[in-house]
Amino acid sequence: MEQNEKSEKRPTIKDIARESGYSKTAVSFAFNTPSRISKKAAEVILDTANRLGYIPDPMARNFSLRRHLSIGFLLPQIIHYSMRNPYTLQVIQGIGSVCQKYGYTLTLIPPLNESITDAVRSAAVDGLITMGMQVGMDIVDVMKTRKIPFVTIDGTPSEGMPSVNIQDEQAAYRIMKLVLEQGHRNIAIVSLSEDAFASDEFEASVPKRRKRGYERALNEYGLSLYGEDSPIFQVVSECTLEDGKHTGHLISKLNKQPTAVVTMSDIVAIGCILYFREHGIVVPNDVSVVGFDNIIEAQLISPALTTIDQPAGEKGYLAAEALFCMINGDSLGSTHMEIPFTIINRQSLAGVKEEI
Amino acid sequence: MEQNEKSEKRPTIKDIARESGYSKTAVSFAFNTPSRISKKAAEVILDTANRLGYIPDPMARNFSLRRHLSIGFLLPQIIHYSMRNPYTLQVIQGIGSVCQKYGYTLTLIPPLNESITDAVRSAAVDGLITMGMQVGMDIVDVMKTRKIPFVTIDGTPSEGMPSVNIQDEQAAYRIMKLVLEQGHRNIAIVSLSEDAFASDEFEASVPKRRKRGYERALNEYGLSLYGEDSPIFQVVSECTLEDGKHTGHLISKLNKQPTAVVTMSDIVAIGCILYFREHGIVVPNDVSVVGFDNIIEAQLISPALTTIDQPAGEKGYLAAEALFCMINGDSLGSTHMEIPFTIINRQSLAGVKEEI
DNA sequence: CTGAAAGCGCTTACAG
DNA sequence: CTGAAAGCGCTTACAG
Repeated sequence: MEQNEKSEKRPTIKDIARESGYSKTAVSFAFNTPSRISKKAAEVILDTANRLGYIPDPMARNFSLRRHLSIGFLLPQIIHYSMRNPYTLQVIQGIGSVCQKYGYTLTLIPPLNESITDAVRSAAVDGLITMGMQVGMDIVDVMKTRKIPFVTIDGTPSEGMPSVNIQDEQAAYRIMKLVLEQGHRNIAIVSLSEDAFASDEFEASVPKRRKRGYERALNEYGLSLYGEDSPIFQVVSECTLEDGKHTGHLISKLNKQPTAVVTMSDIVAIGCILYFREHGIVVPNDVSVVGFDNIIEAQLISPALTTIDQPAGEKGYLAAEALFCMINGDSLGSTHMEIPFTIINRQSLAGVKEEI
Repeated sequence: MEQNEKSEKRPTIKDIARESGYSKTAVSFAFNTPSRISKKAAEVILDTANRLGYIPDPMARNFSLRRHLSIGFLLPQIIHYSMRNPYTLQVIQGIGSVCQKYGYTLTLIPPLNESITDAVRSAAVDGLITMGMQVGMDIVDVMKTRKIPFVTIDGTPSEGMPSVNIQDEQAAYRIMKLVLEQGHRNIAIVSLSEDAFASDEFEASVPKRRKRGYERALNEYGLSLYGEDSPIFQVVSECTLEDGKHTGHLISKLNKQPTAVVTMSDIVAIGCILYFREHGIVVPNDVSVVGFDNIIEAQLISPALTTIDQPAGEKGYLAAEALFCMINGDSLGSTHMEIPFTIINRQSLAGVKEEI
């Protein structure tokens, strides 16, 4: 691999053709379908290619072949947070295994580099996996007019938008019911903030579906989510450990202390627990805390977290498999996939203590 | 955005030109440098584009512009492991912040889809960040003949290969010395396995540099790494929690129990500690354990881990900044960056007990 | 088995 | 301000 001749520029297929005495067609065949040329031709061509340090330009190749061998994952948070969010990380693991299986790379598309819509417009990928999408969002429009295959995780199932979900409403209902059964009536609900690209006009986001589940359970116990006299305190937290701690702080300063904190995310729940621990508030004796997701850390923290197990890795896996089906033109078995969740009963939730 | 006409195929610049009555040049300008055409032209063109659902093809654009707006990160382990490796994750965080700053995406390139060399050959990125590279590896050759900018983290600094490192030999020396000062003489050294693309012929890999540091400290105490009578037990572990546990198991079965376990990775050290804890072996009373990296978990586990702090996020950050310099044709300040490390003294290392 | 030529969908000097 | 045309580096019917 001598760097003779034009040492600055990469040699092209044309150079190899000239140098080897064969045509560009032959050179291309040598690299892609050697069976279509003579053994000798292939040998000579590969040899000169080697000698001149020729490697087919991936960009030109992709352009000509109309594919990238990469799928994109639209991060729900900036990279820094995403890489610290065990749930997201698990989703990526699932997606990643499928990518490896198909020999694809995984392009991480961070939100908020200028406009996330622009990023989606110009993403050089064969398909996209997104989180929390809903029909009507700008991004969804862009993906549709680009005619690029995509599937969304934790989005709102709708026509023409394959999705992977658990039954969020039902899961939230079940865990709130569990809390109520333990006698809790003063409850703090910690919602998740909407994704970067969502907005309030979207009625069926995951946080909203979960809140509806909470509400249904509360109503069964004659409690209301809203109103002056509601014993339910509501607050929103970013999905980070830091904001979870901050939320713990906030709750601890409440006039009327809740006996249970119901969160939409383990990472936030753990943040609360850490704050409480640092300030002498004992979980679950002083206050119960429940989470959502069942990340690995949920069983490591003490007290171990009562939570909803949702198989994040499997979500990623299923979404990616579906995406590859679409990319390869195969028909999907089902476009709206639903994975079962499980309630995980551990130690962070206890019965409320009798007053007096 | 009616989907009239050829509803199957995406419209191209040609369609918009025809439909709007302007030239392809004008259409291109409308999207890229609207200042070069009249206001009216821009308006009409953008309008028709919108009406026909036209979005410039990113692939064609990239090909024409000769850039991707994405940099690649060659994962040192398969995605599944990488997403569970706090050190790698921190490196990605650092890289990611820089990507966002420049409006680039981050392409994760997993090893072992067929051949990793092929992946590097065909990666559609503007630059690459790699880990553990050494001159002489196939991958390095490929990157060089592709003339694609790259920088390597934890590799072997050499001419023409920008790198980011800590002083691994010195760090290993220091922590081993600390162990020896505590009176330990029966020591188990847990090395890291070489990266997927490395091989034994490479003499200056990170594991080897660290081992040399250990050796230097041991020699000062009259101990030898090798030989029948050496009190030093050596074993290799994958950089995963599971294999760390397995290594703990292995060590616990040793004929002559070491009083200290010196590992090259916190994740492995923590694996050992977890195994020991589950089997009634008390750290550091029964055996001391030290790590390397100072991942966040190192301070959460009990006993907290004595380890080497190396700023992984900063490694990623510096590597990415250097890469963007190269991509933009700016000259690098220095090609071999070295970041300081720190010894973190916590509770997992204690003095050896007198054996009477 | 081999090669001339069209095509992939953009960008951008260049001339008007 | 506008457009015809060349070019980016490949792939692939198609004809021989």
